[in-house]
Amino acid sequence: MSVSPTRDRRAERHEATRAEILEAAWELAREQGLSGLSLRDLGRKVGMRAQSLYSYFDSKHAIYDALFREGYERFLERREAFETTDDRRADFRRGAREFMEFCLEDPARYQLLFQRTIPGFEPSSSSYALAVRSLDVPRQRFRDMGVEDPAVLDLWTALLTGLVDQQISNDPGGDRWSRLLDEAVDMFFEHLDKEK
Amino acid sequence: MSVSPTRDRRAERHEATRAEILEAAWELAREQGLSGLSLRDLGRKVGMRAQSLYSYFDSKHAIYDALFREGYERFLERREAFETTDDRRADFRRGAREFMEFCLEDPARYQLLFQRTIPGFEPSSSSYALAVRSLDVPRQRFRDMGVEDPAVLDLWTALLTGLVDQQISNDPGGDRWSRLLDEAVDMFFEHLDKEK
DNA sequence: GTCTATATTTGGATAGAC
DNA sequence: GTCTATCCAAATATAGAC
Repeated sequence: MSVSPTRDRRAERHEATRAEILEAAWELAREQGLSGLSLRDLGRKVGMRAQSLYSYFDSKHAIYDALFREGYERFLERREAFETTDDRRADFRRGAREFMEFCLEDPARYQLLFQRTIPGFEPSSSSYALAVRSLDVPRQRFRDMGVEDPAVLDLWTALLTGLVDQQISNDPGGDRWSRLLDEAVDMFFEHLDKEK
Repeated sequence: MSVSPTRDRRAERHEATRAEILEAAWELAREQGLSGLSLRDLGRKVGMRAQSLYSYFDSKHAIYDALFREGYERFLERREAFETTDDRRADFRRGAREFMEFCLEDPARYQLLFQRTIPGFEPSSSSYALAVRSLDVPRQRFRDMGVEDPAVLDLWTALLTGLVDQQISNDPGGDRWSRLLDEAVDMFFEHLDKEK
């Protein structure tokens, strides 16, 4: 009788190739834009025909969804690795800087995760759940400061994404808007202090 | 001998059809996204074959450029119709509201004019000049208030587009972010006062 | 699991008749 | 100025051999 091994080498290889495909997809998205991604190019990049990709993903849509999920997983990892201190104000400032760096280091990823401008793509509900979770951390931190009003969090996200957006749209690779971050954070907290 | 008429009815008709095509293009862009625009659909919408559109525009690119120009013309018209008062602060508040309304009343137009996310499209230099001009008005108004630092204008645009962006991306058709505008403007000017 | 072959669709663009 | 006919390219996706 045959003995089934504890490791499934075939499944491991499959998973590794899948990851390789996704990594190549990120590279292509960075090079020629998220919507410029094509299965032909992607296949060529990993050394196979476009058709062979269907052994790993059901459709192009499924690839976008996997990228979306992976992007949020990386985002959450980084957010959860964030170490808080006693100085909550300083934590917010540092958190904002890290958020901005995360966005600017890969504009294609920013577009996929935060802008939803890719035509016809909707993340699956399980992937979308990650996106929802990603706001739990700042929401909790505002609570820790005694701020319960959800509008404060909304204003905060608008301020940060506004800077990121202008930076990407109007000065890609530069720092015309990103260098305004500290001032923007000051402005925000001055306002918050005044409200209380 | 033939007498040349002062009106060129053929040219007028040509111009009218051109305008009709652009209007149809805006509608399609609103319906299925800016990048979803196709010459086939556009032709069908105005009652002709896609190929016939080439009598009016050299390429699809030229259509995008005409839309870009038209969008900024409408934007500038509205900005120039803006009536100022003695209360500059109130003028900024009203101007911000009008800007936001302009953006939200047509997200596809917002994407074309302010986000540059349409793959491979660059406006012609003459069209782009309109975009540059559009910042002259707020720049001058800040000067009128004694503010010369260009970073102030950049922070201002980031604040407004951040609200617009979040509104369009995460609550289309709603007011979750647009209703925060007055508070955001207050926050901005509180900060400006403190700087001086 | 990857390939060849192929289907199917869709898109932008040109040539030439009328 | 609009049409028919056509081209060409690119894209997603399926079937079946190996």
